[in-house]
Amino acid sequence: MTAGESSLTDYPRPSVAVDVAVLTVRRDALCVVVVPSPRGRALPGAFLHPGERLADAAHRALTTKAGITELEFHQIGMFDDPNRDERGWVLSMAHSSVVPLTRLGAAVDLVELNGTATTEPLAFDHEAMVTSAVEDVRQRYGRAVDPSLLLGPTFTLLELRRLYEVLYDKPFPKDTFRRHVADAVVGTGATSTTGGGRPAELYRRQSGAVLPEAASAFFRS
Amino acid sequence: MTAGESSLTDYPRPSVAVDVAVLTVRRDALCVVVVPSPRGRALPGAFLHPGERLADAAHRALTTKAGITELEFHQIGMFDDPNRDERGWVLSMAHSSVVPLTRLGAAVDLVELNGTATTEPLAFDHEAMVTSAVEDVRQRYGRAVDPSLLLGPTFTLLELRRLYEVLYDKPFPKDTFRRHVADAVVGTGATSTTGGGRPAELYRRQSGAVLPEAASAFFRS
DNA sequence: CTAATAGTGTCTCTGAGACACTATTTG
DNA sequence: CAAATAGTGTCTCAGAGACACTATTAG
Repeated sequence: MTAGESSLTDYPRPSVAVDVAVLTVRRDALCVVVVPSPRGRALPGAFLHPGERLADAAHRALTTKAGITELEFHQIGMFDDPNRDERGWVLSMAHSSVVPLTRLGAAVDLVELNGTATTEPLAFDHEAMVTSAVEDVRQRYGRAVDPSLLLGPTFTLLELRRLYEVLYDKPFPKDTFRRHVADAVVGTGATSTTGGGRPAELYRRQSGAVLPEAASAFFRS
Repeated sequence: MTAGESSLTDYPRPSVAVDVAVLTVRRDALCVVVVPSPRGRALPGAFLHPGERLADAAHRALTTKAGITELEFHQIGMFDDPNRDERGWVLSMAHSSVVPLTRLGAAVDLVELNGTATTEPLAFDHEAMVTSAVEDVRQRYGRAVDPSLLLGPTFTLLELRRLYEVLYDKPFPKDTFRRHVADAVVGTGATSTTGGGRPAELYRRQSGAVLPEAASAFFRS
């Protein structure tokens, strides 16, 4: 870029940070991980270190701030309002991540969501980041069956449907839901013992399976 | 973010740049605007100035490098390989934009695309940016009828279909195409004089119209 | 008239969505 | 047995896609 422009040292440079909206499901409610900050609860974040990639900084933020390791995230967008941080000029790349509750330490603090919004204010522009993160997760879950492994390696279709109902904040009829995801999962012979009623078969994700376009439209109805 | 971490001045900061893939259509071929650079042809770009927003820097890059004004762009993603620019540590936010050929000065240099790839190499990681830009444009054109106004305020359905065939790099049957976009355009009474055959009616975009999910799937077939 | 292009009636087939039925467990 | 949940046969209706027909111009 910028061929022939001023050299790299001519201008003050911004600090570049990463923030990660880690989403999870607790008691049938979508939640986001928050950490304490001087300005109130905030998403875990970190400044980009020299030579570091954004993904590595995001990883570092999660490890040091929330004790979360080995998880995937996606770029949501750069938040670049020059006044978004009173401490100075700080750009922040927002990331989204999804992780099962069991992978989070018991000490992690969660804020519940209502649809795509948080139920309480967050610091900086982090509420907007969370909203974008939920949209991103919905898109990803519309293309594949639970790609972030919120459920374990195997699951019943009821568990899968309940998960999608939480993520999309709306109910789905069981038979239509089943037929939309049927080609992207494969039944193990095993069954789940739920207690009441006929045991449900356990399914696993079909590797490489992509949900049809219609499934994504169905989830959004 | 980053509450309680080191202060803002502890670390060296990266330079932050913007690059813009300006797409247009010339003689039924999708093209991207390039400018000369020491490393070969590159996308127009600029370094982010203090207090500036990324969108403003992108705007400035287009004005000063390519003489293009008043156009919209979208964030594609941050390219953050520490070694992507030999001059130093430079992050770049890639943007996509679409503009009719008539809005570009005659002096602007274009490189044709073949599908989502350039037909010749570009500097830095700009080829990847172009590919992402085309994907982004396809998504946006799948949600609305020519939202970037590549065609004028009115157009025939043949012109519209030809445009979509260029963008998606595939032919569309005329009747099915028509029915997919029919609810998102509205006929003016006027007709276009093409020369041969029955004159085609001129349509305009229906304000606020959104293409159905099925249309997007159809374009991708 | 023919040639050329625009636009549409209509058929078929797929598949989404809904209803209700069957299947398999516990108590 | 009844109750509860899992899974499916099947009907209906909407609509995508294709074919062919009609419509409107030029020459």
